[in-house]
Amino acid sequence: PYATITFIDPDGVLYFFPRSVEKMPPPPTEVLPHPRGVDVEQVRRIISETKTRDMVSFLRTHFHRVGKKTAEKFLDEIGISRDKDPRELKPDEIVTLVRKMKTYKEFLPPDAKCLSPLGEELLEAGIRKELNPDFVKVVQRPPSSYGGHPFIVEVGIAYGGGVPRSEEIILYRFANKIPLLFDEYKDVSAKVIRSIKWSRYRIKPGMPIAIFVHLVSTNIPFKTAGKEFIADRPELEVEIRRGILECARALMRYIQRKERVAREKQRLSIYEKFLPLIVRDITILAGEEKEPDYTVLLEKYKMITEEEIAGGEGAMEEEFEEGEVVPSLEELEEEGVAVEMDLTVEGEDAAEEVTEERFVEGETVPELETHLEQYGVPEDSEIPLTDNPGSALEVKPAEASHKKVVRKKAEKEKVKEEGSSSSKAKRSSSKSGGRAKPARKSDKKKESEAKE
DNA sequence: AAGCTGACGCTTCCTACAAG
DNA sequence: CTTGTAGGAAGCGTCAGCTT
Repeated sequence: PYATITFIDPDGVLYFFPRSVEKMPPPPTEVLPHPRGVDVEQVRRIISETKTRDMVSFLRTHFHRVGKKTAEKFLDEIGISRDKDPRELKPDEIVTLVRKMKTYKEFLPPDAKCLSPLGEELLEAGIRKELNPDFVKVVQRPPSSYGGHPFIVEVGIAYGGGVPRSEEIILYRFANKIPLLFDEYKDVSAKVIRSIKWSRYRIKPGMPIAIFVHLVSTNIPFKTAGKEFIADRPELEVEIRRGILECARALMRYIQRKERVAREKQRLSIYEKFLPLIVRDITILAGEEKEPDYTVLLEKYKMITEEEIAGGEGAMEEEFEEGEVVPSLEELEEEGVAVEMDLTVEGEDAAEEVTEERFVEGETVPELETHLEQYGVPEDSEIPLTDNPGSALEVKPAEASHKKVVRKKAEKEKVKEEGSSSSKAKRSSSKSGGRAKPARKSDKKKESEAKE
């Protein structure tokens, strides 16, 4: 996004990509090599050039994140004298030194300031410019490292708008700001995406979703000389996974909000249709002569709904919470009109409760239908009566409660599966057999140990 | 003159804890 | 079970002054 690119192809067609931001990503700074990331040849070269005369200062001055303490500890462990002149190391000693450097656990991880990530702002600008989606969430993971090479993973997710629809989630990969074009399905990112249980994030196949994965590192572990796909190093995999899941959580909130807005709209149209009729009936039943003025209420509700819609389309970050939206209904109830109207049911659980009750009594449904007929609504009309028409009207009375139980069970199992699969991913080689039980046991063990 | 040492500031790690 | 956060501790990087 920070570069202007002009390109004329062999047919003379001009491609012009103007820059969309003025801010440049921070330039990388030069750093020493990390002890875990050097090879024998490199160490030999450093020794030939070094001016240090003992091993401790040799390690300190030529390697990244090695200080006095670490150097001394390391030398003691591998059995090389602290005072040894590095120039006197024999070839086989250099080889063992390098080997131990790679395996020694207590080197601090490399600093990531030598990397130049795009940054969340620029990545988002780039995505918006190219796809113009409805929703973008960008995450920059904190720096991490593998084998002495620092890396930063940046992930973006785009939804709707100009994102093309496809059965598969569209994946864009970048390595040190260079797009990778081929062998997409062999890449770690593709592997991670396949392993994620998207249904848990309310994402179904066919939704217009694009995922951007940008890996920034001093050494990108390409699997082949073609430099087209990134090898699945576990450290990378974990970071990419976390990034994508973080984006997915944000996208889920966005989708939930959109669904809720749609529900509110639908609900409003129902109010507009039936409120006058209900008020008329209630007036007659109460023996009053004058109908109360319900238009004020309706306007109020309309306003709240519109606010909701505006908020949903515009700046929709995580600044909204469950329940924040619904007080409108409580207000309605307080004013004594909306009370006990089935249409005011909130959320899925509540919808089920009410539905169940209704069916237990066994009479409400036909009654409702006669009501509709009375007001000139045909029996097979498609007007949805609750925000969840499937569960409310199509379920037969006898099955209503049963269905509820089944659903909850299914949900539980979903959660279980998700949990076990993620732990599998982390340990990579755990048994698939024993599920929650062993874990619980060890918890209890821990508890008892703590008590002791 | 070159390399070593020590002080200070800053970053990172570790641990406990809370929330989802 | 995972992730994020806060507070304290440890260790690195840098620079100036000292030693060989």
